[in-house]
Amino acid sequence: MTTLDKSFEPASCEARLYAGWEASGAFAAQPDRDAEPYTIMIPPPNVTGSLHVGHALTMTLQDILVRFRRMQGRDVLWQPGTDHAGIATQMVVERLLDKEGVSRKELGRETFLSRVWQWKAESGGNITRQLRRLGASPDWARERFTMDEGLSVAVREVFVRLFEEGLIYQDKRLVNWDTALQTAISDLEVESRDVKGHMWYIRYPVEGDEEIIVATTRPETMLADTAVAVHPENETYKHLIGKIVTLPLTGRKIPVVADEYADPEKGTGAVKITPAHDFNDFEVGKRHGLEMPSMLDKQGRITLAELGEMPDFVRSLDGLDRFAARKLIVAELEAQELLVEVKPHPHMVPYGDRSGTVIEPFLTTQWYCNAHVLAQPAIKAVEEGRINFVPKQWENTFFAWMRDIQPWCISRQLWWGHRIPAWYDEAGKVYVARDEAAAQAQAGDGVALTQDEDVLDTWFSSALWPFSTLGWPEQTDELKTYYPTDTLVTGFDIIFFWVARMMMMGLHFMGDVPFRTIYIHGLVRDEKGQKMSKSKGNVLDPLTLIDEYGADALRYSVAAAAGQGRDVKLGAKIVETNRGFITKIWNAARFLEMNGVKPNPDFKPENAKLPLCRWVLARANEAINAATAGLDAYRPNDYAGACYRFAWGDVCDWFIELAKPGFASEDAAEIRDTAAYVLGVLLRLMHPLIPYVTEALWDHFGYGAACSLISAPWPTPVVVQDEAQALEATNWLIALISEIRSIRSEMNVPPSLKSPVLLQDASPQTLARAEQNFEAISRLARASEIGPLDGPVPKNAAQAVLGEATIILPLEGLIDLEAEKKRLAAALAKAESELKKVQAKLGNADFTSRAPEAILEEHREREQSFGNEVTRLSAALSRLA
RNA sequence: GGGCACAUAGCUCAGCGGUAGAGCACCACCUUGACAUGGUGGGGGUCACAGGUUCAAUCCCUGUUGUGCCCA
Repeated sequence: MTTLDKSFEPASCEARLYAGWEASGAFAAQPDRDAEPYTIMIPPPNVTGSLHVGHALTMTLQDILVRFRRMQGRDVLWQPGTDHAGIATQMVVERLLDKEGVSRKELGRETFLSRVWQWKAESGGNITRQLRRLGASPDWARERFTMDEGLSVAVREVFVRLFEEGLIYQDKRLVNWDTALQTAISDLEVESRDVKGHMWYIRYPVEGDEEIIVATTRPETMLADTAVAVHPENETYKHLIGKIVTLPLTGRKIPVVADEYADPEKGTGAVKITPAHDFNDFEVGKRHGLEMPSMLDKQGRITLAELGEMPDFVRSLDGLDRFAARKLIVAELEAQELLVEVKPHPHMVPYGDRSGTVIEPFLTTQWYCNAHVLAQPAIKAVEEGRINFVPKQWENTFFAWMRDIQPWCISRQLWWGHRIPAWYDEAGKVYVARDEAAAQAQAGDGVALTQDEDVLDTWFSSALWPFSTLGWPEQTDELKTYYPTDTLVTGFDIIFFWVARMMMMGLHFMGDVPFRTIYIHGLVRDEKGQKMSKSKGNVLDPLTLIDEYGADALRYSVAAAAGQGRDVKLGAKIVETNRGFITKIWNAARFLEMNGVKPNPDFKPENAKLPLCRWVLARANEAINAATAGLDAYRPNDYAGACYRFAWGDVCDWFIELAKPGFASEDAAEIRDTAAYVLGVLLRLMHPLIPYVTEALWDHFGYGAACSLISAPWPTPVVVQDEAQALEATNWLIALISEIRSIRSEMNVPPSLKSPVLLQDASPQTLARAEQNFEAISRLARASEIGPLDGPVPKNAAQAVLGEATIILPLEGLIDLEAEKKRLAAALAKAESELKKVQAKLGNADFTSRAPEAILEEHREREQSFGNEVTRLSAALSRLA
């Protein structure tokens, strides 16, 4: 065994260890093995994406879970893959084409798609390559892409079946139309932004020489107004209901209708109705049987096609952009003295989350999925606890959305994606089938068919991910073994986009939930808690952090900060600090190695005799329990904390320090064996969290074959002889050393000066412990000797109380008498105040009669121990007077 | 406007009926045989505010204020 380097160099070993794990087959699921499966489906990242800190968080948490379960002996499938991101990918490739000076349309559909596949082959693997840098351990051999042939079969199968069941249908209604991308998008892809807009008040003349003033934020849509609505109870306008308005600019005759949608409190209480350009107006239009002409085309330009005969002014607007048209229309209204006033009016305007342009409500025929029907079993599954959200409060968000779910518009006017398996004959009749031949069979020989031009929403295929990746609609062994999956790990931002839809599709087609637990984690923010964004310039690149500090430091940082329901604040400083922990472990191992520690397969922890060894084994038991409980409860911060406290607090600060003299004593063998055993526990315990450094040390010490820690068994608590007594003995020793250090530090006694430690009124057991541990006490508490106080208390000694005994440090001449008096007085005051509090409670009859016996007992003990402390501190203080 | 979180040491957070904690930062001391990427010690909190329940409230309940997120 070569000695360990002075420090851990992540860059020099991460790639090697990762390759070793992969080559060992540790990542691979083994459906043939007779082991309980544990499955996580990776939320497929966007194929155009590159690894950002959000991925680093979610993938680290998933990797921790799968490595943990793998070590517990489960047959782990962590299913990797990417989704085809219809809009995003098409945009990326179109931008490339732009540079070549060709457009998608010039290229044609087939050629364009081949260019997308070419792009995917060259650049689509970015994010999965980057995931490896993080140490993620999915089953790469099973990697899937939502546009793979198998997954595409699943998409067509689902579409056809839902169509046959009437759960997919075509409908003409308003959609959110992106005029830049020229496609429909779903409600979820629209973000409302606060905009400082205006409210225009426009005079509409009513028959009989009256007028009605309407208020609108979108004056240009008046070209397609087909009514004016007022509230039926609105006294101001009641008499106008049923009268005819001459719509300005167009001359169209439109009715005044009574509808409760017209809020008397808003604007003037009269509202223009444009059914083809507003979701609320559309409903009003349906209620009153109004015509629904459009006045905008797919690009958001004025079109006269559906408006009929129009005067010259309106004709002059043909083809003009909607915002330019607005200006001209307002100017014209003003010129005609029809504009009453303009008021600033902050309101919400819908924007496309991909294109960033204003979304138009647009009347078109699209394919819809009846989400309402599919949602019911999903709601029930959560209500009945067959699916659990962690943290639980996300259920509320889920229920609120699911109970009011709208029809899901699933068609997109794009080329990149799953083309809708629907064909039309010349009369426009639709045939939905698994392939063209089947459609032809339905239509009959010789009927000319053309396939629907549109593709499906990317989330439609993502919704099938938990079973399409396992081979569905084939009834594969994988499907039987791994469905339902165990845990879904994701951020709350895609509960509706993806999580809910997987539940709907999984329950409908598999008859069972797609996963049992949904672990929702927070968002990664910068050190100040600000959302990361390119415009703010506060984006952290996880790959840079890995290069600089190592993957382990990054993983530890995000996991330790991932409290339940909490956002993760991350900065380079934090990762740098946490790298110190990785280094600490490395150095502790290095020290043990220098002292001849190596794994001894014959060592039986239950035979350990030394109190220190039994103590550290007992602490290891506690750490194992705490770490395992943290992981079981999806509390990565608790898990990381348990590892940190055990590694740094117990092993480094105390076990190694107290063991130092032992390496040269007759107890050396047991100490070395215990140290090796405990290091082995520590490495296994921390492996899911910080896989690289632990594997490097595991291999170096020879706990197993190279790259075998990933497959090593998860540690379990061991039997420790007389565990309680072992804990007590070493805890006393630690307390003694801490007390002495505290006195010396506060009295400014230089460490170079050793002092005797005298114990007044110490029990024989205490004295024995003190003598047995003299070397350690000498090293750690700078004691020149330790023993019972023999004779009177030396003058002007420093003193402290520990249990039944008083610790006396004869430091005459070295201590500042006043400072020591002050210190003792403070300690006494503290003890007295605690004693008073306890006594007050015990003196309260209500307390003693109602509090449980265990609490009473605890209080009595505290009364005694504080009482003892008060007595001893008073005595100590009086000796200084 | 509706809903959900959150408010504990300078900062980040844990605790959640019975003795208020950690890490970082800060101050002081220490190059003691792995680690200065270190060690030791220390200061620092009426647990947002006001009521209520209870023998007992940071913890449970109600309200107020402030912050964040989601939906309209």
